[in-house]
Amino acid sequence: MKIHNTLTRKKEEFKPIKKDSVGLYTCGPTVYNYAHIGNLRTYVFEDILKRVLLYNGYNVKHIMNITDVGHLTSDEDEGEDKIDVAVQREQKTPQQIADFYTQAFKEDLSKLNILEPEIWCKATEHVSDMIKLIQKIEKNGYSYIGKNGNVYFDTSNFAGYGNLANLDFESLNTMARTEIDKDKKHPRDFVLWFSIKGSKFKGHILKWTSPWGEGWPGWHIECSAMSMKYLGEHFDIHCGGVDHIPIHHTNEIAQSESATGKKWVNYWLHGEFLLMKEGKMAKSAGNFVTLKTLIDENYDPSAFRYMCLNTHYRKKMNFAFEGLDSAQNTLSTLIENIRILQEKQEGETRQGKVEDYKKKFLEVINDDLNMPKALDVIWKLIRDEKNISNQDKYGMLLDFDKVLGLGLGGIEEKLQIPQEISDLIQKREEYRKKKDWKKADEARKELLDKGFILQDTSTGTILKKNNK
RNA sequence: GGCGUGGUACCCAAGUAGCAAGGGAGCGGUCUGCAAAACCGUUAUGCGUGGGUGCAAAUCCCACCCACGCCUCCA
Repeated sequence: MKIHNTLTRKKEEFKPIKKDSVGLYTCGPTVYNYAHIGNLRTYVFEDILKRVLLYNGYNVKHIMNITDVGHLTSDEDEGEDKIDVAVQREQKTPQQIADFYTQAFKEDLSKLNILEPEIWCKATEHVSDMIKLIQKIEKNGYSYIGKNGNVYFDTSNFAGYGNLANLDFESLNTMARTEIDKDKKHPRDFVLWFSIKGSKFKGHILKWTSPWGEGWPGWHIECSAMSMKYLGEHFDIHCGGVDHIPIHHTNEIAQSESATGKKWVNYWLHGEFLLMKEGKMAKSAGNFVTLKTLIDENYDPSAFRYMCLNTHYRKKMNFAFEGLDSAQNTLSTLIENIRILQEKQEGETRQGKVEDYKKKFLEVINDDLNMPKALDVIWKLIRDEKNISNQDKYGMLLDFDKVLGLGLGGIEEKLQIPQEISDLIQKREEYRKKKDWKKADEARKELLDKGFILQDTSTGTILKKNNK
């Protein structure tokens, strides 16, 4: 399979370090608030990557972190810790905040049919690993301590700093909007360990003792420490959002490789942003949409997933409710087709045709996860009247859904039918037999008022929940 | 100011040189007591604008216009 590597800005053939298994690290959430659908788009992309790897037969060891400390709103030791902000806002302990939003995050993933990582790791439970890593960096001469007591990473000492992002430091920061931390030797240096001693932010609740005094770890160090702990000092794939390329991932590489003295990650994959009409999604712009917002508007979370699949992960995706309506309609049609295929197992399959579709599907998903094309393949398959039996179509669609993750298997049993509703359906059937269309239609109308849609199809009468 | 991405039908969106995917919406039809669903047909001589290269351009080159992102924390 081919994937686009940010390191080289090219599509490359994927070659794992070990023959059949893949180490995958994906940057997880900072758990101080709900995830918005822009965040979730990235997790959907990473899920697709993981599913494609699995579909290709690899064992995937997937690690995702939970950032529950040390993530300041600015890197310059003048911002606020996001967890602390939530603590003030909600009058809870840091632990309660982190637990609550971690739970909410996991529920979102589950609703979007995103596979859970093999290992979840919390920053607060790995501070000692981070300290050990900082000590290695220190020993190798890549750090210094500022007057404020913070431990900084010395970027000028690390050859190739910024290669991931193609950064040009001569022209960088000419329009920097933040004040430069005076304790840094160079503006692009970053904090490995925040010391409480010289910090303007003495109120920080979470703190640990360290060789550099009391304090807390910088944000970037957690991903380096935890990924290496679980995947080794050299592993296959690291993912995140594009925004992480110039700062977070650039710094992670510098820290990790200066600690171990060797190459850290082979492939970097980055998911593009979801944009609203007003631009990037941000609370300050008042366009913060969560999965719950969508569910409250009666959208199926899978419709959002379908929408994500319909745009390639390296393209900016425009989110609008009209687009989500479109995805929701598409998904209904898709599910209806699956239902019909399941009930009408007929038709004949011409030799080799199943293999053709499977080959085509594999080819497009292995071409840098081209899911829009994969959807093209499944629609062509559904509408192929001549070559494939319903049974084979059904089987293939469920197989392809291992990658798409739209939950196409097991779609029926969801609906719970109250007694009153089934009585009404029964009554309508009797009217229909007597050809009393007026009363039958009244019954159908009554069902609609109670939130159920009744449809007479060629395979019998079916009941659906009315979502709109 | 620097760097980068993109502009394809009414909407979303593939396609990076060889006849413009797919989905939604609309319109026409088939089926059905009706409705709905489903299915079939249909909707870009055209790919932001203007030049250029080439047998051939949405695709490569140049210029311009527009939108967005990054250079602050960020998916």
